[in-house]
Order: sequence, then C-alpha cells, then structure tokens
Amino acid sequence: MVRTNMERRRSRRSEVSRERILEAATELFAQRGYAGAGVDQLAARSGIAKTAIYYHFGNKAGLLAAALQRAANSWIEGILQASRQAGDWPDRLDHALAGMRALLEEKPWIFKLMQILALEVAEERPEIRGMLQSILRRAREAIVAGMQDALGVEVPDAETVASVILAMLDGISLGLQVDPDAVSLDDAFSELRRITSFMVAARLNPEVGRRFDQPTFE
Amino acid sequence: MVRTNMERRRSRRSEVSRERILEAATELFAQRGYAGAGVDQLAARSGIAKTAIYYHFGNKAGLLAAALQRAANSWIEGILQASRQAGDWPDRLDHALAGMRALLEEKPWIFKLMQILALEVAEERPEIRGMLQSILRRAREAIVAGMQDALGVEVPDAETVASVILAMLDGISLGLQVDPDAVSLDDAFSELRRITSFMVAARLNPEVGRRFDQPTFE
DNA sequence: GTCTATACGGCGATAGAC
DNA sequence: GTCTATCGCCGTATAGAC
Repeated sequence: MVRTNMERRRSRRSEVSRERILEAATELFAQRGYAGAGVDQLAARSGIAKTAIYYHFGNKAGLLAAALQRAANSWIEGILQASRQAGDWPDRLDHALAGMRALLEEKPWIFKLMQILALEVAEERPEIRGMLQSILRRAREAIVAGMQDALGVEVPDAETVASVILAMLDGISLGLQVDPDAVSLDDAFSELRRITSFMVAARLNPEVGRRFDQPTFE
Repeated sequence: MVRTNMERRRSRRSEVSRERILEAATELFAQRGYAGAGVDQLAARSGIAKTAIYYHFGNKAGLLAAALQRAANSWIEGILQASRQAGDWPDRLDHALAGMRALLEEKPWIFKLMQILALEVAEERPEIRGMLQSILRRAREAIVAGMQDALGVEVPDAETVASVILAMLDGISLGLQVDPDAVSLDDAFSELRRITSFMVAARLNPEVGRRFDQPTFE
C-alpha cells in the first residue's frame, strides 16, 4: 500500500533526523554546557530547522534527556562489552581497562556530558539527576558483575572497588580536559590497574589491606 | 592627612563590594555554570547594581577569572595548611586527608567551580585554561612537598601519587554531586588513605608494587 | 573613585499558523 | 515538518549621582 509505504518512509526519515540532532546535541552539550549550547547552533550543526528540534523533543530539556540516555547506553554497553571478555582474571582486568581507555579516547564526550550535567543541571532538574543516578548504578553493577565473573568468587564490598574505578576515570577525564599534554594515559591506566589489583586483593585477603592501614616504612 | 584617609576609606569600600560580588559569583558559577549564571542574578544575589560589576571587573570573563583565582588560592592554602602539620608519616597523612575532606565538605564550590570551568570554558578561553593548569600544578606540588617532608625521604614519582589523589578527590566530589546519599565520605576517605599508603609503599619498595602487577590470587 | 539608572541591540526559547 | 512572530533576558554602553 502506498500509504504505509509513505508512513514508513516518513518515520525512517524522522528517525534519521532525530539521530542527527542527538549526535550534534551530545557533542555541543558536552562542549559548551547545557546553558551554553544554543538551540540555534544545534540546528545549524545538525542541518535541521530549529523548530524541528522542538517538534521532535518538545523542548530543550527533552532533547537533553534523550541525548543523555543515548550516551549512557553507549557507555554502559562499552563497559559490559569490555567485561564480558573471556580469559582468567589478570587478562580480563586488562581487557576491561583497555576497553574503558578506548572509550575515553574515542568517545570522550560521554564522560564530559555526564560530568557537565552532574555539575550544571543535576541540582535543579530532578529527572536528569535521577537519570544520572541510575546510569551510575548500572555502570557500577556492570563492573561488579565483570569482576565476580572473572574471579569466580564473590568479592566483598565490590561496589566500593567499582566506585573507586569510576571516580578515577572521572578524574582522568577531567585532567585530560585541563591539560591533555600533562596526562599520560599509559601511566594513569597502569596505576589504575595496580590499584584495582590491590583493592581486590585486600578484599579477598584482609591481611593485605590491614598492612596498609597502619603504614610504617623503614 | 584627610586625603589619604578618604582614599583608604574608599578603597576599603570598594574592596568590600568586590568581595561580595566575588562570593556570589563563585557560588553561582559553580551552581549554574558560566553561561548559566546571568549577570543580573549575580547583581541581585550580591545586592550590588549590575553595572557596578562591570565597573569592577570589566566584563563577565574578567569576573570569572577573579573568582577562579580567589577560589584557587583558598584551595591551595587549604592543602598547604593540611600538609604542614607536625607529626610523623601516618599522622600527617591523616591530617592531610582530613584537611581535604573538610575542604570538600565546607567549601564544595571550590571543586565544583574548577570542574565546571574545566569542562565548559577551558576549551575556548586559553587564559582560563592556563589558570586551571597552573592551579593544578601548584596543588600537585603542595601535595608532593607535604609527602616528602612528612617521610623525610624523596618519594620517586611522587607526582603521580599526587595526581591520583587529586583525581580521586575530583571523582568523589562529582559523585557527591550526583547522589549525595549514596556516597559515604568515611568509606571514600579510608579507601583513599589505604590507596595512598599503598602507592607510596610501592614507590619506596618496588617489590610491593610488583606484587600487584602480576596479580594472582589463590 | 565608587556606584546607580536607564536604555538598547541581540539572541535565546517557544507558540502558532501554514 | 517549516516560517514567522513574540517576548524576555543577557551583556554592554553611557550618563550622571554621590
């Protein structure tokens, strides 16, 4: 039927438009912040009329929510993929860290977007804050699951380990933003690897951890 | 002399105004971002006419630079103060971490301001980026100096240790922003303490570090 | 030298007609 | 989906009051 054909064509076209807008929005929000990214610039960048953006997403905040959702899915999927590799523990740790590093290098705007939203928007938009919370929760769970699976043992307090890893990733991403030349990703990630090993070891064998709770070096 | 008296009085008045504007600006920039903080709101919040802001700081960017400088000084001073305590190594580490924690709890806008500027403004304002870089450098140096001084030994690669500490502080601050209830500062800082001890130990005695570079647990 | 009142050009977000 | 209109706020300049 002609009608369904046209409808299908339209919705496909519409989805392409949505995609283009979302891509431009993610980058521009990550680059200039929410308030700093004008809908005009969004329109220019995506080659789509300004008001069409309102047609698709209702308002600027709606566009933001959609962009965040999209970026988050990509992020979580990256983590899951990185932690689903086969192999035993040290290999899988390497794989997972390499995956996160690749994400940081290839899609830096994922981190930037989430961070800038946390700082600029979370306070006054509960729905965005809620999204961020659930994204973070999913990310932590993905890391925990990857660890348990790789080690074959329940790691006590694995959530804290995941939190530290995520905190360090945030820190690295932020450092990159201020002074890309001063940050060595090689160093940062080998340090992160060491720290992760240490944290896990300390949890599997409390003696290891205790040794550094009363630190004396002579 | 009457003249000097008046001059003094005037510049004192001026400085009080500057101070008030800067205080309001720091908070509002940290809260809403640079683009999101309107000069009108700044004026309302500080109780000073909008145009007086331009009289004092030239333009919005000038105000930003002044606010950043002020916040940074307060930050660095906090770190230095925390690391200048007397005592031996474990005590001083505790003091320093407690100082940073207090800073995070009492003046969270210092971190927020620096982070939001790094994300939103650094890319297109070289002077702000330069300020951020030098602030970060000073912070690292303060931490390194505190460590050397406390231990009485040169710690190899101490800069990396400092970078990790700063990265984790950033991460904690960001986490607090997204979900204050989900973050236990007690846990975060005791973990940070342990990790710091570990990193330092690994540098003073490479055997310690190597043990976690080839991690096997059975 | 320190600050206020007023005004203005421009752009930002949005609504409604087409 | 686009075009046009609206309206408010944003950053800034200027003219003066104290």
